[in-house]
Amino acid sequence: MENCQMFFPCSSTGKSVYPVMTTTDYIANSSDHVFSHGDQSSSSGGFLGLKQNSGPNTDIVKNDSINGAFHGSESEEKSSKMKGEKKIKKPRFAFQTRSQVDILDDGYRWRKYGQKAVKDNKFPRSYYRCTHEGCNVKKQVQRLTNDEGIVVTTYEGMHNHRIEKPTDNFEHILNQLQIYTPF
DNA sequence: CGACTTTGACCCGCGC
DNA sequence: GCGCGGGTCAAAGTCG
Repeated sequence: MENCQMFFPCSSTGKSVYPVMTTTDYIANSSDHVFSHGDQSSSSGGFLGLKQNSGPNTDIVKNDSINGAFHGSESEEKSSKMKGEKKIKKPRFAFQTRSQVDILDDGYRWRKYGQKAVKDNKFPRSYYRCTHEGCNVKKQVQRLTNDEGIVVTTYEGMHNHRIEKPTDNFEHILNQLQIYTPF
């Protein structure tokens, strides 16, 4: 796979990359925050619908599962060698995009470190880690079975560095994401 | 040659 | 305890 670098902003390539809201519950089961968009407004540029003045269709869903209500597969610092240490749970943020490609170029550099088949999903889930030194951010990318046009991206952790390859509006989006994080 | 992907193995938590 | 599923590791392969 090449370094596809054109998915953001949405309009440049004719690919429809914009958020949709479909199976929010699906995400809610596995993540803490869900960012999605209420409607497929055909316009471009508003990636998650996270425009500054969020209109009525702009839903930034913030799950209440934060702070202790993590279920099942919540993220934890299980660096496999931290025996006695406390598990640190990082908040995760999931959002859906309608895209023909799986890898959204958000401006950071990611290294794929795993791929797993997921139960009840014909598409595999891919695991990526930020390659920036000292940055532990991970993300998972998965395509929905019932709508293969939708890619669910789950971010885990926050970057401790600047975006490396700024795209038009993703940095702004990230800034907004930080607003909704507890730290 | 460095950066990255692929992929099977391994580990761990959870439900039964 | 066992099996399953999710997440990670790491060696090998690929690519520019």
